[in-house]
Amino acid sequence: MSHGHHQPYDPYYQLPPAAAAPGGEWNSGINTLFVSGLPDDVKAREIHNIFRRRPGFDSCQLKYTGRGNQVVAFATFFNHQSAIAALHSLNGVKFDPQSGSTLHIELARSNSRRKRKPGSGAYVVIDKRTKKPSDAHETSSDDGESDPEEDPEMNNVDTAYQGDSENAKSEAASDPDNAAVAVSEIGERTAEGGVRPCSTLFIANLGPNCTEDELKQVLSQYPGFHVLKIRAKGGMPVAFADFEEIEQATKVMENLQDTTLPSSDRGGMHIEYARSKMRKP
DNA sequence: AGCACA
Repeated sequence: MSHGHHQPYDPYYQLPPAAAAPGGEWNSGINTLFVSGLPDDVKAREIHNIFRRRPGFDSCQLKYTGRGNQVVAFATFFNHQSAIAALHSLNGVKFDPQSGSTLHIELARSNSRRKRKPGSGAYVVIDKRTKKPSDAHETSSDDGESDPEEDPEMNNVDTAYQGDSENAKSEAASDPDNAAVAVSEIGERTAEGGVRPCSTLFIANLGPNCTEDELKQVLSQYPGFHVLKIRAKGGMPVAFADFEEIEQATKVMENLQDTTLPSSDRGGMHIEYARSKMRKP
C-alpha cells in the first residue's frame, strides 16, 4: 500500500467522513461533484464503481458532451461534507494506469437535481453525441419517463478540460437531454430476473406463432448479434440469443424489453440474461 | 414464470 496523497485508485480505500469546505462556505450548498479527465471510453458503470463506496454517495451520471469524445461525469452526494470528502480522496487519482489519465474533480456549479427513480439504476448516461450512421437505433425514445430538467451542471465543461483543443463551452444549456437509464450492477443488485449479466439472452413470452426468422430479423439489427435458437417447450417457444459482448446483449435487452413482435398474440417479449452462456458452435 | 445446447 502506498501512502502518498495521489495514490492509484483503490476501490476499497475509504476516507473517514471529514473536512470542512476548503476556504469557506460559499459553496457549502453543493453536494454534486464535477468529474473530468476521464478517458473517452469510460463507462457509466466505472464511474459508479468509483463513487459507490464513498460515504453519503447518492447517484452519478456520465455525460457525453457532444464535443469530440469528451466525457464528463457528475456524482451526487446526500450532503456537502460527503461530497467534499470524496472530492479530496479521489481528486488527482490515476484513473487508468495504462493511459495515465488522472481524475480531476471539483465541486459542480450547481447540484444535479436528478432524483434516483425507484427501480432505476444508481447511475445514468446522458449522450449528446451525434449518432453515427452505423447503429442509429440506440436507446433513443424516452419510453414514458420524461424528465424535463436535469442538466444544470454542464457549464463546467470548460473548467477542467485537458486533451483536445478548442473551447469546450457554448453548446451549454439549450436542449432536452436524451437521458437513458442504465440498469446493471454486478455483486449486489443482480439485474433482470436475478440472473447475472450474460452475453446470451433468454427471451420468453413470444407467442406460439413466433418464428426464428422473425426474431432473427429484429435481433440482427443490433451490433454483436451472433446466434439465435428457438425451442418450443410445451407449446410456448422461448429463445436464446447470443451476442459477442455482455454490453451488447444488455443494450438489446434494454431496447427490446416488452416490445411486441407482429406474430405475438400476447404482451411484449420478456427478456432476461440467460442463466448460462450459449455453447460455442 | 417459462433457461437449452454441451
